[in-house]
Amino acid sequence: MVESGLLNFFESFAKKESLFLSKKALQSSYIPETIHHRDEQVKKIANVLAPALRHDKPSNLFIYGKTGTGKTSTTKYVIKNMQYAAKGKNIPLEIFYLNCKLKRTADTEYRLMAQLASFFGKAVPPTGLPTDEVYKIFFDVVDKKRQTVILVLDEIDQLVNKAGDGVLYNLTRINDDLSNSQISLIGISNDLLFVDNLDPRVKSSLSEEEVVFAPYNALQLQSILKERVELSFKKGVIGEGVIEKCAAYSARDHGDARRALELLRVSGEIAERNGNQKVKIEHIDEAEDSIEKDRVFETIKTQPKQHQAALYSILSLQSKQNLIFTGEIYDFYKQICGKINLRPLTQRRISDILAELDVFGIINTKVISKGRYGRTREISLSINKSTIPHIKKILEEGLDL
DNA sequence: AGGTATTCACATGAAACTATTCTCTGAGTTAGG
DNA sequence: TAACTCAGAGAATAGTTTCATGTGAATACCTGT
Repeated sequence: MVESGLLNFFESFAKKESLFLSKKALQSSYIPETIHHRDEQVKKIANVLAPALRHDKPSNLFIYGKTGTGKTSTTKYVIKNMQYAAKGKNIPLEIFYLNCKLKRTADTEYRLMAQLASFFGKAVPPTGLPTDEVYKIFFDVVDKKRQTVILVLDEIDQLVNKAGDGVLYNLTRINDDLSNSQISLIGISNDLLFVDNLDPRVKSSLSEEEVVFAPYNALQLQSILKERVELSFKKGVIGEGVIEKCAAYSARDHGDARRALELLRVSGEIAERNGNQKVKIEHIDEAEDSIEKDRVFETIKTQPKQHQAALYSILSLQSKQNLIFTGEIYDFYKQICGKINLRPLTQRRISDILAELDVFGIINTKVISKGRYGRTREISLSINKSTIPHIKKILEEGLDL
């Protein structure tokens, strides 16, 4: 017995023409053939790194700029070309790109060194060894032959604020001990103030050279979008003013190209799902809404139970009063824990959890003083009111309330 | 009235602890010669 | 005697707890007018 409604759906779905050619060029990992509006930066990075092709040590380089300004793409682009050039001339050059933010990859000193060692073919167990042992393994394998190594550490601020700047200090000094090889560092960060909190020695050696990526303006975003549209959408699918609006949206908050592309992709998907032949401006609004919602639902779903319980407390209290304080949440939270048989954490910890939820953009917290009545966090929800029931349901499922 | 001191209810920091996952080492055991 | 097994020591890490210290302004308390 086949459900005819569903069958119809699948049939018409298959018949429906896709608006996309390929979504590859809309993904943030895509590296275009030519990088637009970043000539200056490309030139500068290339200039700094070029000595490697003559077996001289390139200066360390520090790159910063907000998210979605093309730091990573541009860097990868230069690297790719360099590797190609080096290969052609048989120059011993190794370039590694590492994203320090990826959990369980390179976010601690141990894991960073382990990753590096494994790049050189020495697998290191994920735990169990002393850190200096791993360091030594890396050192030995690098120094085995004469070569220039360039290390690109993306989101280097994440590494430092988890593991401290000792790692960088060691890495910048490693050249003194290496006899055959030489290592240069490229640090990429989207936190402009990040270098200021660094050990001065690390700071000066890491930022021998600097490159800054300014946000794209609306016009630049438009031209980037146009190029990607050619590659990813079928001809004539994009309606009047769509690109302009996407660009304007993203230029408004710090010129984030990644967001602009995502917006465009989701708009396309929505149009396609609705059976439209063209992507229209209305779809963009819908897309923005849906991206935001998905983000929130996703983060909430993946939170640990304790966080969910805390958030549930906030939602419950929020229906009664607009502003909530830490103490109230903690009391409510303890009740919930009793109900669902969860070991309650200390208030100290809940305080941190609230701060974390704030960072996720699920709640807004502000530390205020109520004078005689103490100091506390003033908490309000930063999510759309209409989604609250849905979120509550998600939480109730997660906590089996 | 104006100025100072208190006080509250947490925030914020640092260190220590716990549980888990994993390696390495060396003692004890087993099996084959 | 070589190979194997297995428990125990030692690491890294995430998530907490414990302990200690910090803090901003509404109130309480003075003080001199």
